[in-house]
Amino acid sequence: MGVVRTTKTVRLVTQFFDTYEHAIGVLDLVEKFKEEMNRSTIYRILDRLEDEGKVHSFLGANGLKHYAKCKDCNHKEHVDVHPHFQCTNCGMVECVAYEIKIPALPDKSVEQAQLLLTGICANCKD
Amino acid sequence: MGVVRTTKTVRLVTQFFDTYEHAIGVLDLVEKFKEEMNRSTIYRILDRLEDEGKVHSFLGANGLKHYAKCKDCNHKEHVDVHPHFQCTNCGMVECVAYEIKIPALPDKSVEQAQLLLTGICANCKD
DNA sequence: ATTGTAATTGCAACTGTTTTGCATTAAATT
DNA sequence: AATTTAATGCAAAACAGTTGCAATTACAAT
Repeated sequence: MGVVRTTKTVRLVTQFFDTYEHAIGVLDLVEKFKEEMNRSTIYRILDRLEDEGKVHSFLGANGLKHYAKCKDCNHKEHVDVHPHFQCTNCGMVECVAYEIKIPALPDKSVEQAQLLLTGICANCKD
Repeated sequence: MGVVRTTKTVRLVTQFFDTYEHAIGVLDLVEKFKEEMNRSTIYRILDRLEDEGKVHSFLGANGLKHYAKCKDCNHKEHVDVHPHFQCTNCGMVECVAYEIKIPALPDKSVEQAQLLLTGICANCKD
């Protein structure tokens, strides 16, 4: 598995993230690409893109994995240090440009942090 | 469904939380009470206790629901405004006594926040 | 261009988690 | 003790994600 191949399906998913500004849940991706590729292919491609640091993932309010393209993430720590926002009305999910400072906890070493904010988005407020 | 009944099973779960200081995942609860009650009963009781504001829930690192008794939560906002910590080594999960300040987001109204910290706990560090 | 190879995919079956419908049981009220 | 209906147990279904394997296909070598 040394070489990595740029298949039609990988290209499709990559192109999607290139032009998609929000985050998207796995199931929505499965639905979106159901004509073009198999469920398991989606899951495998997302795993790969995340490994390669092209996208990052986090859990939405329902516990489902969501993906968004990485802007400033590097390979080493493809950790989410920024919060994500999910609209409880329309379901829209997006990355929030805001760095959280992780509280230092006595006797523990904190390595990651996930901050999920939920509420009503700009669109749904009006 | 106006009346609420204090059944044997509800009592068992309630008593458990009364003396349990950490948070616990649903599956561990199912396992723990598998002799005393059915899977679905656990799920239903947890839902109820959460509705009643006796416990609060949040998602662990694996996306599984975790429960802990509420100390300062009131019914109205049984919202997790405090972070949770999960040890990636032993799996232990606990509430962190630390209030996070939710960043104000332009054009959005943030109603809830879930902050999950992961790392190594005191026990596993030594 | 053709061929060889192994990475990638599709499929179907399976695992694990949560929910649901319904008959039965058992709290609480009379 | 009888009545009412909330709560439970059970088995089946729903749902999300994974896996083994045969078929396909990208890509390097010829």
